[in-house]
Amino acid sequence: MAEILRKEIREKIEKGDFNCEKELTLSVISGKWKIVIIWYLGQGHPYRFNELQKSLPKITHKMLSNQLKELMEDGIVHREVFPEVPPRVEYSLTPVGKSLLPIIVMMYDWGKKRIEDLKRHI
Amino acid sequence: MAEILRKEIREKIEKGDFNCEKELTLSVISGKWKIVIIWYLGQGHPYRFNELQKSLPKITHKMLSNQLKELMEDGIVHREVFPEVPPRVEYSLTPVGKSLLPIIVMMYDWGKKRIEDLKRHI
DNA sequence: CAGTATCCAATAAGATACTG
DNA sequence: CAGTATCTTATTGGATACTG
Repeated sequence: MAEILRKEIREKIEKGDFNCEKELTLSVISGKWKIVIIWYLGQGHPYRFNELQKSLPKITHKMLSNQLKELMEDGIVHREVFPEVPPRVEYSLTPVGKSLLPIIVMMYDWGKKRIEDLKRHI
Repeated sequence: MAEILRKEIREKIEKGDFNCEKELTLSVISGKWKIVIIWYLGQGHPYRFNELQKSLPKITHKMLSNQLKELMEDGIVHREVFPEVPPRVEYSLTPVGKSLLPIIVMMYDWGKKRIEDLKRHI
């Protein structure tokens, strides 16, 4: 679903047909791995590609690549290449990406409370 | 993606394997229409099925049905049937659903600012 | 009115192999 | 190391018809 949403929202915005504020936000963070990636990158230090993949044991190479690409397109993630051998590439949050962190923190808190509630009622 | 996420998270929680707080939240609100549905239901009065469908002109019958069902399974939406003819069914937010509203408001605000930024840079 | 069921097209995700 | 490309399967979404 994530990709479709992103396309639709982009088209709406390009057409000047707004009225999709929350959907824009959702389209940016939705995608199985994006909030986790943003969460990691929000820890304060940049990550390399392989480092991220180790942190997300179940993500495939391709998915990590795709999700990062989309996050870059959406202005959330910054990619910096260092001219070394072997090549070093570091990912970090842009200021726009950082401005998403409060929302993710709220999502974390809500989820935590919800899990506690669910445990209590089992 | 939405459905897969929901399944995975449910399994994790059932297994006692948490560590997916934000993903739980995402799994609940993700889905092309869910935040919009929650937004409408958060306006203060309940909605009937057809009323909702009119408010969401592009949603199909089936999708509205599915999304509402999932939201009920996740404890977000309450469904009340009135024994009348023709049948009347009203949807509203549960307290858990209402507790999501601040997150959606933040998403709205973030999206609004982001759209303004994008317009400025075109 | 308020849905469900079915069938089909579009998308997304995984595995694997390949490149600068 | 840091990716992209391709091929295949699984999942989703839309159209349409049907039910209590």
